[in-house]
Amino acid sequence: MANNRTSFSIHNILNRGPACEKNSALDEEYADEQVHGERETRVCSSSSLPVGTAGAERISSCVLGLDSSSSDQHSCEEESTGEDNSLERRHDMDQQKSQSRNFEDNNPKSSKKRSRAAFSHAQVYELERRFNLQRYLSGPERADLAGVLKLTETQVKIWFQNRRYKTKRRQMAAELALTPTTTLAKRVAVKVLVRNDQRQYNAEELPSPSVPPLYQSFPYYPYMFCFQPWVSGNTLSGGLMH
DNA sequence: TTAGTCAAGTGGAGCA
DNA sequence: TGCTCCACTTGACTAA
Repeated sequence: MANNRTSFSIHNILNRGPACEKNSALDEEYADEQVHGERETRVCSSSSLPVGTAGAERISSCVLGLDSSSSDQHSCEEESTGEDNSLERRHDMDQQKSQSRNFEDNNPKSSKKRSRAAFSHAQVYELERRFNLQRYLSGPERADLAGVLKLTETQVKIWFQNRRYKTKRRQMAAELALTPTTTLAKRVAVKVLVRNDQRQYNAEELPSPSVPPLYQSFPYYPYMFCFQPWVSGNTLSGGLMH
């Protein structure tokens, strides 16, 4: 499934360095996302991305400017293999949509619809790369990253917030998947039969032995995980540094 | 049409 | 009081 990755390369966006080093941390993260069925075309495949801080400067030198002319981005992206063309077109469309949405963000009068900015592949890549280095950013670090990525500090802050929560949810889901079902506590509604020494039922209301257990009537309870006492918040918080 | 993803919104808590 | 955090929720968007 991880082999399903498209051949989209950040080098098509960047300055197309020859070497394709592997970012294992990001790879793992993206592989995880692919396992969970996320779109592989919206998030750029990181398997061919350069590692290290030099990548950031190269990104900023080419694509990151959402307010820069789109022709600059095209000049970076158009040197691609044939099999990447459709993906590149999609990426172009993403960029154009992103820019139009950002324009709407800056012109709230133009549309009352809530807009959702779609960050570019390069922006996401750099955010992911930074997230793998550190899960929390200080104020100056956030401002610096926002400047490099041509995003607002709030966008960077919210992205890291959402990213931490996403990671935590995945971790919880993974732990839940590893937990044997026999250990799962089952919440069963129980009818009150006696209250204040008063019988609350009629004899004919009592279930017959042939009645199946209640949980069989509710094979799926989506909010059960909310009541797991065995999931420690500390172990899942990803090393909070409050 | 539906389910999944994601940026942004909301609200409560902690901290200086 | 203002900021940032978490833990969701909302609404736009997309792929199947």
